[in-house]
Amino acid sequence: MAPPTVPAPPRSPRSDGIDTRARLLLAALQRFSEHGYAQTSVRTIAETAGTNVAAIAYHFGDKAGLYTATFHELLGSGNALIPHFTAPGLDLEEALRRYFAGFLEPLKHDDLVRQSLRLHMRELLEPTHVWPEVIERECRAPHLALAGLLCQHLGVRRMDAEVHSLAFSITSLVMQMWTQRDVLEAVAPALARPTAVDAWTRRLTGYALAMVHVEITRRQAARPAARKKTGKPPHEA
Amino acid sequence: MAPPTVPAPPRSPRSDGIDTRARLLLAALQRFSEHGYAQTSVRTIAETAGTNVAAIAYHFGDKAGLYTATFHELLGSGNALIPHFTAPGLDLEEALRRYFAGFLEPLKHDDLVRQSLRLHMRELLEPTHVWPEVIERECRAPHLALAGLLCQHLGVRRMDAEVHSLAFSITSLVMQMWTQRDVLEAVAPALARPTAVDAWTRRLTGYALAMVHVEITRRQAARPAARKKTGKPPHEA
DNA sequence: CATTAACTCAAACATTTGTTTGAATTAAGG
DNA sequence: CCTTAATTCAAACAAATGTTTGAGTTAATG
Repeated sequence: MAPPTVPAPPRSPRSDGIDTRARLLLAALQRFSEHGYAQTSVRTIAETAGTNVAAIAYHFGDKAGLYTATFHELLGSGNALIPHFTAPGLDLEEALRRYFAGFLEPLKHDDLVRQSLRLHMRELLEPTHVWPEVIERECRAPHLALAGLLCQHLGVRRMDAEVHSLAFSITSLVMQMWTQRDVLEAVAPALARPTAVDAWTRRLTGYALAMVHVEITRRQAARPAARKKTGKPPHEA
Repeated sequence: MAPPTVPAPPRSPRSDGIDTRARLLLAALQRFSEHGYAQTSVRTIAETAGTNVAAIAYHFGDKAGLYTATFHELLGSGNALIPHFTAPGLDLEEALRRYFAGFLEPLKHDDLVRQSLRLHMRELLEPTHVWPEVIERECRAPHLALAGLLCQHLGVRRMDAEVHSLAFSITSLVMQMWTQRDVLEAVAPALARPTAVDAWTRRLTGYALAMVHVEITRRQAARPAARKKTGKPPHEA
């Protein structure tokens, strides 16, 4: 007995330990992402991992510990994508394309990555104890990065309500693909398949670009002084 | 004892019965909308309603019965809004404005209506046994109505993938306001207040209008024959 | 007033849940 | 080989949950 304070000691006196631990993490990710935290029992996880509940207590302390471990050891952080679409020298269209491509790409793979992001989304809708950290790293940071990018291309310094609204609305185009997948399946099944991801990226980039130009036009109309930006009409890719 | 098959007999031999029933429905709506179906216990509901668990069994049979009753007796159907934005003679901008105004208006009221729609949204993300009906009445029907409207203004007969994508993306602008409210609260609190709803309606209408024009332009480019539609540039309200 | 049915309640029941326990098993170190 | 620590397991425990029970209360009806 005696669950150790540090679950991974330096030496490896036995080889089956890490196997069980890894299998538990994978099983937890699968179950949690599919049914949520509260509706997933530790017995089910242990059964899926081919072990029993005591192993969870041994390796992770309790259910909450297993959940946080799943989040921190298995899931790629969403703000890792930030430098990819905020790279300097990108024009607006290319930046937006990278934005959507980065966030939609996991939809192609029907595996661990997909479950990971699904768990992230779930956290936003059914908050648990890791919610504050998720909000900061997966929501606030990407949102501010996108808003900053928009500010840059809009030629404004302060992030006002309009910029926030625009960034939030662009983000919603990504969110829908993750949260409303079942609805999409019921409404237009062909568009819910992994093969449709690239087409979605193209379309959403066009939509987002048009939304930004709405804001550009609005700002030009509101401040009829000099100030000329790109001004080209919203074209599709 | 003896829970009646029909919970509301024609005559009313006692006056406190319907009170308890109504109070249970309201308490259930509040609890279910806030914490979800699985994470709400019947004891909590009964306590909130000022009665005890047996009253739930008596009036609704079981927890599932209470949930379905909450859905069917308390919640206004989402497809009741359809005729409002599909009224004949509306131009595209006015139709979209009505669409967003209709779906965002409940956000102003911090009461029963708000909880109702929150429960609807929750059903999409954490499905229960009423999911199929919700999908049909609250998702498929409004989506097809919107897609039909778009077809009409795009001048196309068949609902192809592009039209579905467009309708789905416009819907996502509404969805975000319901599902991502906590995120918005953390990122731009001022935009999460009920007083910001009208501004949101204005902005989202502009965004959606621009997205539609992206599709109009794309179709014109794809079919360079005759075909001229509205063609005006996307302006903000 | 007596009867009846509607309605409410506290308590008990059965199941599921997260957690703990103590013995059994395995592999490394001396 | 023996000791020791790491690891796994079946079983038990305690709390919470949905449901049922049977008695008690209230109001309409004859």
